[in-house]
Amino acid sequence: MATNKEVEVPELPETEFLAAREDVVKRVLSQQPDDEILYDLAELFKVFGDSTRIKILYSLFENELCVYDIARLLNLSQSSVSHQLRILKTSKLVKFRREGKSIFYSLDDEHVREIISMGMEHVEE
Amino acid sequence: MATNKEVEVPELPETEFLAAREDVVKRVLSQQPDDEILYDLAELFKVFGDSTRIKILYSLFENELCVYDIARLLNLSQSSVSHQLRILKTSKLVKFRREGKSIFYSLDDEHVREIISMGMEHVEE
DNA sequence: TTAACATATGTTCATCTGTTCATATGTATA
DNA sequence: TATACATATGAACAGATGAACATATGTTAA
Repeated sequence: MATNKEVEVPELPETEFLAAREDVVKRVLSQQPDDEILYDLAELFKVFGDSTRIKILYSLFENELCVYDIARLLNLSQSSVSHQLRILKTSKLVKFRREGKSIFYSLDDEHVREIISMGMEHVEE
Repeated sequence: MATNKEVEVPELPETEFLAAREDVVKRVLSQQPDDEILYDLAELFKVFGDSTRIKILYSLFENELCVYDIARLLNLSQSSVSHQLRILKTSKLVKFRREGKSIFYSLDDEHVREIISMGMEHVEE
């Protein structure tokens, strides 16, 4: 779906650069994914960039939970949890199933665990 | 450095939960890293959560570049690039070396590439 | 159908964030 | 040392964001 632009690389005159040689300029420009993709990527990380959402994702690391229990476990308001779950849902980071009055959320994707784990490694130094 | 809290898990009465069984509650609480770690983790992802910074990081994926050339390549102002590089520097995502009047930035860490690549996989579906 | 419960949504508000513009700092060269 | 150049920093402002509160929606059971 996402395609890097491999064909039409804008030809900036090399002389305008300070140090970068022509091959480097070309490489960077051709490797750079489309702006739209980069925007989406930033949007994705933005979702991970809130400690409430991180806590929610972590609580779902190895089990599904309903909204009420997430709120209870993490000492958050129901409203706040629900709002954040909506964002996580929109980003396809969590999925859900209904069971009676409750709705159980779980991680949608193995990527979620991988991304968080990778971040953890960096944070833990 | 970062340690999960394995010892003192607050004992919430199970009856207050809706659906989660006691073992699940205990597991979640014992797995959840310290708040401080989770906060740092969110802070890290927040840094990735801006398309300007993502673009800058991508431009440094396979080569070092000086500030002026980054700005030129990405069509950004020098000031903006410099401000963002400072944030990336603070988060230990980029390192730099001086060469005459120019300062060359590069990715600090293999984690950076891995985190971005992982995010890309999710975005690309 | 009504009441109670679980979750979702809309709105408001204080706070945070990124950009721009102006200026400062640091470096090399004439 | 004076000047130009490369980068960094400070201040101000507009736009984004998360929390809280009130309320709506959807589900079950009486």
